[in-house]
Amino acid sequence: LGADTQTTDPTRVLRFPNTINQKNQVRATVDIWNNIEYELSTLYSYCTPVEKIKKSRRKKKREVVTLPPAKGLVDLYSLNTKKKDDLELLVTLRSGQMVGYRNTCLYTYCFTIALIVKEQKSTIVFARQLNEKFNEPLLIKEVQETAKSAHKDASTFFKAFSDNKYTMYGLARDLIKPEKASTIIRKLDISSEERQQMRFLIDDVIRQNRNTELVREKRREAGVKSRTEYEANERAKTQSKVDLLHEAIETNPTASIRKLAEITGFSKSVVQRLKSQL
DNA sequence: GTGGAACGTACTGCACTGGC
DNA sequence: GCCAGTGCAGTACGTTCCAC
Repeated sequence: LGADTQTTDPTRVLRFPNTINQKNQVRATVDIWNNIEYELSTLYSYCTPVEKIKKSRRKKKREVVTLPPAKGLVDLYSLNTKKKDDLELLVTLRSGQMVGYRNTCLYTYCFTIALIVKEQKSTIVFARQLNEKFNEPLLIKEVQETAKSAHKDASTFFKAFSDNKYTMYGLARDLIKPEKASTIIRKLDISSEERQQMRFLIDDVIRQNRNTELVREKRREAGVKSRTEYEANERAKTQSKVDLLHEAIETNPTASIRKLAEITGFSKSVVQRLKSQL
């Protein structure tokens, strides 16, 4: 956003929009904006990792110790952010034509949002924003009720999740949990073309293909040659042996395979095979 | 002794799977 | 998402056996 990327002091990370960074003359811009207002305490509750200021005996130096957040919590935030983006993308891809899926979509969206922003008020704001993207929006009252219900369910889940040390194992069966990608795909009839553009709402085949592509990229980065290149190299090696054998035969036209093996230094079986390629 | 075929093995890249 | 394990396919090689 135009802020100084070298800044590591937490109190100087934020740069206000439209202000100019005197260091590099870059104007701070805004990529995302909404009208939600947050309490400082609320913002602090979103922050992960949690920071704890360690007081030093010396007045001037105060050390900031960063405590790593629970992995389960990080995963939850990460997955919910992707899920939220995918649901918004779905509405965009369908040009707002969500009749028949509006309530399901809105509830899932609100449940997801509630796990990110925590506050009921903010959840309702997000819900209304999504609803406005529908070609045939639901009534405001209906949106508010759905958002409140989803927020309540999400809060109950988060409390249990938190008490369970941020793991899903061992949670009560009747507890309403975040829906799996496959469930949302089924409920909202998300097509394979739509899934191709998603990050979270994807099926096993897409996940597998993306993983395969990722692993392949890593192999290339590690300097591993592609199968085609590898095989071409092997064939080139063989061809040079064939050439060597060809020369040996021209010099010794009557030599047997065993004799040619002695001359070239190849084994008998290698000469045998190379000869068939001449 | 010779040429050739069959078999097992090694190496490599790759795709896929399951556990964490 | 990461990683280890597994199996497959392509290529090459060595050993063994057999017919001539």
